[in-house]
Amino acid sequence: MKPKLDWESQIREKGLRATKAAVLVLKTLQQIKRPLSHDELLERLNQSSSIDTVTLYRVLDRFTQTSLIERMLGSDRVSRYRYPQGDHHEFFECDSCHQHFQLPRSSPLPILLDQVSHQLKSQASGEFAISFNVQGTCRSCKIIS
Amino acid sequence: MKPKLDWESQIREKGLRATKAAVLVLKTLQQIKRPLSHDELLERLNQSSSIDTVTLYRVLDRFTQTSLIERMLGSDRVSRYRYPQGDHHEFFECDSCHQHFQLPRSSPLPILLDQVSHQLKSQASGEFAISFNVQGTCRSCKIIS
DNA sequence: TTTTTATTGCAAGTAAATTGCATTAATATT
DNA sequence: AATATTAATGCAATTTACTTGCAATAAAAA
Repeated sequence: MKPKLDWESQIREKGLRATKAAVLVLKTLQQIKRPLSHDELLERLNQSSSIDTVTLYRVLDRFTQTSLIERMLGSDRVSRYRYPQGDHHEFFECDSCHQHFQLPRSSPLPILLDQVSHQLKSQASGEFAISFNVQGTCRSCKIIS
Repeated sequence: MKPKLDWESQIREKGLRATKAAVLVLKTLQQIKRPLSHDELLERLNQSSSIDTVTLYRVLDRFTQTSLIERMLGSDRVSRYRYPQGDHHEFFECDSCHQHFQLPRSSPLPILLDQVSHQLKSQASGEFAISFNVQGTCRSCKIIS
């Protein structure tokens, strides 16, 4: 069992520089289970530190390129990022507010999706990635409408 | 068995007006199995007729709102539209050129995905939609790189 | 410390899609 | 068939998420 690396080392392991911005982004994303958009992240970061919009875009880009974080595109054409915590997870996107929610691993959906994912990978030829989009209306949006 | 309606009637059935642009868009999409982006569609349309960019955006919007056509967002943040022909289909998106290809219904993926889709809908509570994204590199892009 | 080179921050630029509004043309009404 | 109603068009202008160029800065290597 490899001991879990601190943020700086995780970044450097990917051949990147452990700058103030980079460390802060990783630290923040690790604390949150829900995928955050560039803007949500920026707002959160600028409460303590001050980091440029473009810099954030570039940090997120480098992190996704090196698979330090995961990117998911919402149906609002906005990218959201999350630090992959532990096991494979599926998300639910609200059609109205476009927030992404982690589906509890115990619910039927992730379990089934997991199974398929495995089956597919063994049966199909060639390299490819499969992801699942589950969409609907979240509780708070349902109340409003 | 309802007889298949002509384009004009299909449009009017949804409470929309069967304008020149609307008919042309529907006619074109029905001929093509591959989802087309706004730009691809515009180019194709402007070979014969001449239709405004904004008008096309609005026609596509109305058609998706009324479920006359289906919208899918590529990882390039570009929407693509298709007329749903017959049975449920899954698509493959090329990471490089972002073209969408219909996965043959006989291949293992659509069959499995279909099964899951059914299982999920019966097991889960609430209303939601599930779609699958299969990504990879298409043949022609693989050759180039 | 000094050198090298990735990263930053600002301004400016893209590209897909949207909005406002006066005009036009489908459809409904008479 | 003529008129009234209202959805749809087309042009210009705007929005928005994201990208690029480039000089300045700060990590990491020497």
